[in-house]
Order: sequence, then C-alpha cells, then structure tokens
Amino acid sequence: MPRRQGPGPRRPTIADIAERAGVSKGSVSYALNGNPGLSDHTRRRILAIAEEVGWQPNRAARALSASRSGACGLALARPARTLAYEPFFSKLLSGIEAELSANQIALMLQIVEDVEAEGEALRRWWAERRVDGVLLVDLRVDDPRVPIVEELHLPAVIVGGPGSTGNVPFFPGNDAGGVTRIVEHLVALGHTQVDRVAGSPAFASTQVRTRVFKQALSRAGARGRVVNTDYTSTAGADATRKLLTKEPVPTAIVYDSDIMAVAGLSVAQELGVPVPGNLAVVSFDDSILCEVVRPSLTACARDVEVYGASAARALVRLIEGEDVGTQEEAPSELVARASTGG
Amino acid sequence: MPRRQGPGPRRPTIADIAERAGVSKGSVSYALNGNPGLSDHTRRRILAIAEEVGWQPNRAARALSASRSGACGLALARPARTLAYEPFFSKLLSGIEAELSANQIALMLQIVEDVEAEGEALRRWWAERRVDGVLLVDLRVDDPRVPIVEELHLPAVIVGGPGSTGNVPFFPGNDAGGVTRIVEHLVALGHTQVDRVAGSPAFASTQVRTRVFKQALSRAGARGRVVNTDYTSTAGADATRKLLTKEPVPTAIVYDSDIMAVAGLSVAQELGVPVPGNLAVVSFDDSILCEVVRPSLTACARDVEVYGASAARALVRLIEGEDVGTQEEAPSELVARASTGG
DNA sequence: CTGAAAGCGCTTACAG
DNA sequence: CTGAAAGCGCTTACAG
Repeated sequence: MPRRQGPGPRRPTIADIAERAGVSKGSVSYALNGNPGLSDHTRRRILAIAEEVGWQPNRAARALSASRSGACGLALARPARTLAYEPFFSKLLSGIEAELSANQIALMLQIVEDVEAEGEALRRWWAERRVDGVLLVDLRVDDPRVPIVEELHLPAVIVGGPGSTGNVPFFPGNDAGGVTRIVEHLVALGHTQVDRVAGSPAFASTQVRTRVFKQALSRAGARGRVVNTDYTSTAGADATRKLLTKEPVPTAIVYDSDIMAVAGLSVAQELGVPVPGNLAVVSFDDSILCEVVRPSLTACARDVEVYGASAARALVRLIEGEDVGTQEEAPSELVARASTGG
Repeated sequence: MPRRQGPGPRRPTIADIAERAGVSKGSVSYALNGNPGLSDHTRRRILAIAEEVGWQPNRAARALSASRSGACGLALARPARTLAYEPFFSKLLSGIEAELSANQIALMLQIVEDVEAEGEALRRWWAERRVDGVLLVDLRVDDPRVPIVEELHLPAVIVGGPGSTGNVPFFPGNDAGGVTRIVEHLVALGHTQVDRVAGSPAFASTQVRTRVFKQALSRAGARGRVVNTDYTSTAGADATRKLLTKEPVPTAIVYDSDIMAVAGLSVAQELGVPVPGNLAVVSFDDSILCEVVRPSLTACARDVEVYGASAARALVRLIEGEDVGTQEEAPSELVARASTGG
C-alpha cells in the first residue's frame, strides 16, 4: 500500500523515534508514557529525541489502542437558557475549557434543539468513542440524560442540580444560597412584598430556587409571588408588567437572569415606577450587564469560571477512575448596587 | 491479550456485522461507505444488519486508517472580543455547530489567552491529527495564524476579514456595509458630527470599519472622530465621556459593540445628555440587549447564525477537496430604534 | 531492562 | 462481484 503522505510537513511517529534511538517502538511508548521498565539513560535519550523531532501522539491511534479518546463532551440545548444572552454560559465554558486543556483533554461541543437531542448526542458520542466523559448542564426535572449516561456507563458530571441525579455526581449551583442571600438583603431593607420572575419550572435549578425562595420569605414573615417564564426578555417584560399592575403590588422583584432583570427594569421605567424609589430590582446572575445599565443592578455574584473548572476537574478524576462525591454548593456574594438603593 | 471489555453495553464492530452477514469485513466497509463493488442485495443485507445492531463507526479507527478525524477546530482568544459578553459569539457558534453536525463533523473548541496561544493550539491539533480543518475568527492585522495554517497545509476558513489572509479563503463580516449603512442613516437624520467608539485597531475588522467610516463621512460632507478601545464596557464609557466633553461635541456616536453602546448610553444619561434628543446612539451589532435597554438602540442587524453556518460549510467543502473562493460580504440591515429618534 | 508481536477497528489496494 | 491481507500509529501483556 502506498504511503498516504498528505501535503504539508511530516508528522513524526514513535517508529521514527525508535529508529533514531535504536530501540523498539514498545520502549519508546514506555518512555513517553512514563511507564517503568526502562533504564533512566534510555528513557532520557528517547524523550530528548521525541522533544527534538516535535513528536505529538496521534490521538486516533492512541484512542484506538487505549480506548481513550482524550476528549470530553458538552452538548447543550440551544433555545432556552444556555446559549441565550447570558454571560453565564461564556464564563462557564471558559472555566471548563481551561481545566480540560490543562489536562490535555479536548472539548467537543454540540449545540442541539432540545434535551432529547442532547441525549442522542450523548449516545452517538459514546457509540463513536468520541468522548471519555460528558458534562451535563441545565439539569431538568426527571432529566432524560441521567438514565442514558447510567445505562452507557459513560462518566458524567452534572453542572447544577440537585435534582434526580441518580448516581451521577453533581455540582450544585448557588441556587439555594443565592436566593437566600437576595431575600435576606431585601427583607433587611424593609421589603415585605417580594415577587420573583423565575425561569422555567422544567429546570431543576428553578425548582430549588422557588422552594428556597418561599421558605426564606415565610421565615422572614414576608410575602411574594412567583411567575415562571421561558427566560426570554419578552417573557420577563410581560411578567413584570403583570406583577406591577396587579395587587398586591411588589416593592421588590427578583429575576432569575440578568437579561430578564434588564427587561423588567425597562418596563418599570415605562410604567413610571421609579427604581429604586418605588421598586427594588435584583438579578440572580451578575454580569457586566448589571453594571452597565442605569440604575445598575444588584445581583448575586459568584465565580462561574471557577465553578466550571471544578466540575471539569471532577469529570477528569472520574474518568481516571477516582471516586468523585457530590460537592457543596458554590459560595455566592451579594453585590448591592443602585437598583436596591445601594 | 485479554479483551478490554469496558463496562456498559457492547459496541458492535464491522467484524460483528461481517460475521452475521457471512461476508468479509472489507465488504461491510464498502457497503457502509457506499463504495461500488458489491451486489445490491448484499449491500442491502449488510446495511440492514448494521442498522439493526445500531452500529456506529469507531471514530478513532476510522481516523487512523483514513487519516480523517471527522472534527473541525475552533480556537479562540478569551479576554478580548469573542468570548466577551456579546451575543454575537453564541450565535456564531450556534450556526457553525449546526452546519458541522449536519455533516456528521464534530466541533473541537479551545479557549486560550491570546492569539499566540491560538496558533499553538492549531499546531497541536494538527500534530495530534485532532482536526481536519479549522475556523479562524477575529482576524488580526498580520495575523500569525495565517502563515501557520499555510505552513501546515491545514484547511482553514477565516470568519471575518479581509486582511492579510494569504491564500486562506475568508468570509467577510458586514463591516464595510454596516458602517456605510449606519453613517448614511445618521447623515440622513441631519447629523454632521458623528463620532465612533471603535474596537481595537489590532483587528482586521476594526481597520475596515475605520477606513469605510471615514470615507462615508467625507462622502457625505460630515465629520467625526474615532476612539479605539479594548471592547470593555469601561473603555466604552471612558471614550464616551471624553467625546462628550471635548469639542467638537458629537450629535451621534456609533459603537463597535452592543455592550459598549449600552455603557455609552449610561454615560450620556449621567452627563445629562438626552438620548436621542441631543445625542443619537447606534450599536454596530444588534442583539437582544439593544432592544431591552431604554431608549432602545438602533443597530445594524444581520443573521449571524447563517453567517457562521456558511463559513462552516465552506470549511467542509475545503476539507473535501473542493475549491472555495472568498465570499461576498454578508448583507446587513439597519434597525432604527428609539436611540436615533426612530 | 528490552524486544518482538498482537491487537484496537477501521480502510483500501490487490488478487481472485 | 467478493475475500484475504496489509496498514494506519499507538499500547501492552509476554517472553527473553
């Protein structure tokens, strides 16, 4: 068979190194992978040559023989929360990627229509041996992806949760802590009717937030309504209009995303409701958006990059066969800005 | 050697199919790949069995034998423009991904610190045979990635441009057309001092915009200044403050990104400059952000998803050995909103 | 401590 | 029209 020599520079293989070092390919492989059973001298010589010729493993060959692709997968449903306009996603991706890169692991990204298609993507990746593990974001109530990864024995870590996570380790967001912080802040400012424009109840995180929100309110002796939305700015605006024009009129509204908070702020301004004079506005997620609008928005800040990185690190450990327990909720901090009178 | 049977369900191989069909592995491969040299009957039988057992190619094996990874790469520099807060990136990614998926091609994503690290990522991907081609976004003036892909003979398509693109095909954004549209709109409204808060001059797109901006102004007999920034909201705010407090005070400011436009709007409001009364504000990129703030922002709209998809399609064709010429600039449309008095 | 060899799951000339 | 075989570039028991 003719040598399929594509154009461009030649990529050295372990055979080339073996020849130059005068050893077998096996020895080269041992040296490159840090396996025992090689004299220090030989090992050093091999590594020097590999370095010199600029050898990099052919990932396909390694994957085929070692049954490891050296890649992790992230599939996300497009329309809803994730790929929306929230900086949250970019930061999360950035954190995940940094951690994977540091471990020489590639990230495969697939953007699909809905959570069912996410499940199909997982199955295909598994069948094609494309990935060694996956990250699951935006956990749904009764999420179909959980039984899939369990059935396939595909290492997986859930970013967010808790919910019906089966045996899959998860990294809870700051849902419970964040909502608590926000309610306590508003109650301390004297608010007694605190409404919330929430995301979709199909998400596990929304359920957690709603539950904790109600608990925190009743603990403080305050009251509040919850309106669910699909995270779009239109839905956020509509919900705000509804809340501001229907008794009991709130003195504070909490939004599940920054873009909805900004949309709500605009509605309040259009209705002639002074912010923060007559209405306090709080965004759950913090982002540059909250800083840039006027009045600037009070929000719940946390380090999303670090959060993504920890989840990715857990996945890497899981793939390496380590036990990965479920984690504590990430800490979050309330940043008081003009929209709550701060 | 023991069969390395991982846990979980078993993944069928062509050997399994060959056995069940009573043919050789070679015939199975031919059938699966639609190659000639097989009776229609046999082919159909093989395909039926493959379907039945749910066969999917082991990508590593296919990559190793066919020298094709079935993946494309996208490396991006983190801090600056791309992964910033602009919806542009999410939409672009979404469009790229949709097109690649439709062609059964995976997307590898890497987020790095700067353009040099992007170049290193390209080299590593190439050396590891991780990708069949790459997409280059955020083209710089004298971009170091261009000579790298040329040296490696790595199929590449530039998203954006033109600039120093060598022989690499590029998909120009709507820089020239967009700036022209914006200037014409403002001039038609009677503005004669139109300033611009631009991005970094290190980007090819900024250079195009600045050149065309000046041409359009002088063609219309109008005047205007350009301040370069690093795309951060702080820089956008500072630039706005500077322009609004230094003669000749502009009656309109054009921003190179939506987040800077919003930041600029806030500065104008703080300085007591009524928008659109005394100052018109225009954002180059359109997004939900522009709709949500008050006053809503006039912007230059275009279908970023379609744009990303076309670039991805070109890359796929390039990888398949087709000739891909450089494309026409994408059409863009001006959406007049409250910030220009619309 | 080292080498020769089998195997991962495909593709693809080559011979019948 | 079909089969047997080599090869892609690695890893990894096994024998010396």
